[in-house]
Amino acid sequence: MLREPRVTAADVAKALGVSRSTVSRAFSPDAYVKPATREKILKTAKTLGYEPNAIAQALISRRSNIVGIIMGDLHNPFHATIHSALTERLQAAGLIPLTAHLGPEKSIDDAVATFRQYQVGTVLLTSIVVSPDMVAACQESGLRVALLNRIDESGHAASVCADLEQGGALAAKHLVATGCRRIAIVEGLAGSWTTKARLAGHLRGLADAGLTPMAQLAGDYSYQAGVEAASRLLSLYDPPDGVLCGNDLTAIGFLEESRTRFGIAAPRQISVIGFDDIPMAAWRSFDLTTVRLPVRQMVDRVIDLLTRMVASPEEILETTLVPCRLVERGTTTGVAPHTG
Amino acid sequence: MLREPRVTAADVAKALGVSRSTVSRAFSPDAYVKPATREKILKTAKTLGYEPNAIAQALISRRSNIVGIIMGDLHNPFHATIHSALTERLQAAGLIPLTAHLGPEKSIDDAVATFRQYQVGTVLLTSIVVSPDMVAACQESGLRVALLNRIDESGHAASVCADLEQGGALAAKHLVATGCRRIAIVEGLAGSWTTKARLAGHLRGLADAGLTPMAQLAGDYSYQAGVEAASRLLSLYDPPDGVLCGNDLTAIGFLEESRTRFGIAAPRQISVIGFDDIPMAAWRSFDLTTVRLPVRQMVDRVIDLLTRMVASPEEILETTLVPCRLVERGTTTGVAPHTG
DNA sequence: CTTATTTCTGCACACGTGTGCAGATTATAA
DNA sequence: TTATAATCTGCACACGTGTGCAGAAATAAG
Repeated sequence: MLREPRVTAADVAKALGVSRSTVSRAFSPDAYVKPATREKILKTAKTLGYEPNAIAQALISRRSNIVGIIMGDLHNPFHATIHSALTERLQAAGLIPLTAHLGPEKSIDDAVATFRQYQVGTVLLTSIVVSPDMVAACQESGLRVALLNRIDESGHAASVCADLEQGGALAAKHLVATGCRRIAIVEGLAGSWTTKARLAGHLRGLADAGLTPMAQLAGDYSYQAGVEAASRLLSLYDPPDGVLCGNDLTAIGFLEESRTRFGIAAPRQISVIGFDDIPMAAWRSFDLTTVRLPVRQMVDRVIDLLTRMVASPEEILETTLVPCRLVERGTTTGVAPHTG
Repeated sequence: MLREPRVTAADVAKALGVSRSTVSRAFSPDAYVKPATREKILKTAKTLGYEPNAIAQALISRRSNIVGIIMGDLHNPFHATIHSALTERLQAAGLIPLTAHLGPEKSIDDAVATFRQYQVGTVLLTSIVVSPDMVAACQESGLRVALLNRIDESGHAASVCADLEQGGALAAKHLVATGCRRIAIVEGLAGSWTTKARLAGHLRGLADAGLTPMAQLAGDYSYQAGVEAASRLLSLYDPPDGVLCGNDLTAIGFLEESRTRFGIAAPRQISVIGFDDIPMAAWRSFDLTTVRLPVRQMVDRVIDLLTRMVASPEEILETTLVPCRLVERGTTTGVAPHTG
């Protein structure tokens, strides 16, 4: 309640009869301070409730531990999961997230401006379609850029991704292995890297079995896209016997429409595979076979990356791919029994 | 790419032959500066790409436009919606969100320490169970506390909430109006204000019709809680004809279990109402009647509140309630026709 | 003991801004 | 024109920290 004045390094110094610089040095691990002195200082600091003022540190050192996070909307549950895991573990690593949402109105320049004002040096882009312009806009302002589950096709930014191409192939091969031959693809949002990678994987998986998709529909990763895809595909004279969806939301939309409007149920009459493994995929009504992205690992990796980027003065340009795995549930006729 | 040195107020001053103080004053709306001079300064600033350094401002003025956000997990889609809307509109209001997640390990003290280090003066608690201790912990560190969709029962914090009690009553009355008489309640997480308020509303709604619940089950707002509730309630010799659920996730779990394990479908054999109106409630398989929380208004209100709290030196202690409304879908036998 | 070397500490400046104070300028009144 | 008030601007200090530099203290070598 009472807003006591902040305890500063000077207070600690006075209490011990040392200089303020020594106190400051006691808090930077690789500075010359007599071990005994450092210990004494840290102890007194704790007693007095002193902690270095991060704002002053940022001002003098011209950088901060704040990491900018640029993201789109969280309505896709998968993005919510990522965001949740990310900010949680970010804190544990001593980094602080400053989140900027990119809405229809909000351009990236506003976010970049805010970041610069707060001495943010490193920025993470996720849950949005990343254009080369965005990366360029950030970098022109001196921000270091990292991407999560995205790749900058111009190769100017470091990133950590799930191996969506591999995951896509996994899904396609599974459909083929369970006997599907007329396979349709319902794509994600056009133009995004995630869409291209998943699609490439789907196509490769089919090609490996000598197949080509009987249809490729554009989508946008939404529930509605799945509904519309089902509406079109199942009205065909010769409908597909298997569908590869861009993500789980779309797959669920597809399942719903096929069941309620066409009376077609998975997996007896059609097989459906999603992507992401959102919590709803496991709900009884859907029991959706899908490709699980290794969220935990991705987040760990990207935090490691960010930590290094914040600390090191050099540019880091590396891409880490983490493999996906198939989660077999009830919308495909699995050969193997349903384990766990 | 090139990390050009920051443009400072001194640069702008030199370019125009005025003093740095004048430049500073040009950027604070109610300071004495000749209008013509101010205009000239702002124009030159824009040309040179100058913007005040927020870090230096925070250091000197001992406060920042950063608002601390303390939240729990985002796995409940409703929380994701809130978070999304919140941070998006926060930016538009010139406030910057610094998010701290409270995990099982992470105590509130860590978050508070981080906030203090970054001169955060105001903190918003949401999506977590708020205990009086938490509010106290924040306030002892000199943080101002606001709550979103929560109420501090000790009355020490301002808050903006949906009127959950009214919403709960709305739901109960609707069930009664559609003919239900044996009504069960599946509660949310014990101990939280939201649970108490919803429950109070449910009970009042029933009491107004001279009814009492035939059962009250503890829950935790999860899908699984709904599954378990159905499993117990529908095994009874005389099962309920209507169920009031703590939220949509639980309601959906209830629907799933009743349909798949008991072959009982809503609304023919049982009526079910949720709470929150998450996107999944509108999915075909569920088509869930629910109580919609006015997210947009709540967020607008809380941002207005935060803006005032950041600006004003005085303590603000006000509680704003925003009414909920019923969204009638297919899990209750509405009297009125289903109007889109 | 003297000298060279290492380890430690304090001084003083820097980071980029807000703002009280007093002097300078302009407008208004006499 | 002069006196008074109102408006504007510059100086200088403050915010709390990191760090180069040089001197002090401790240690090692001769």
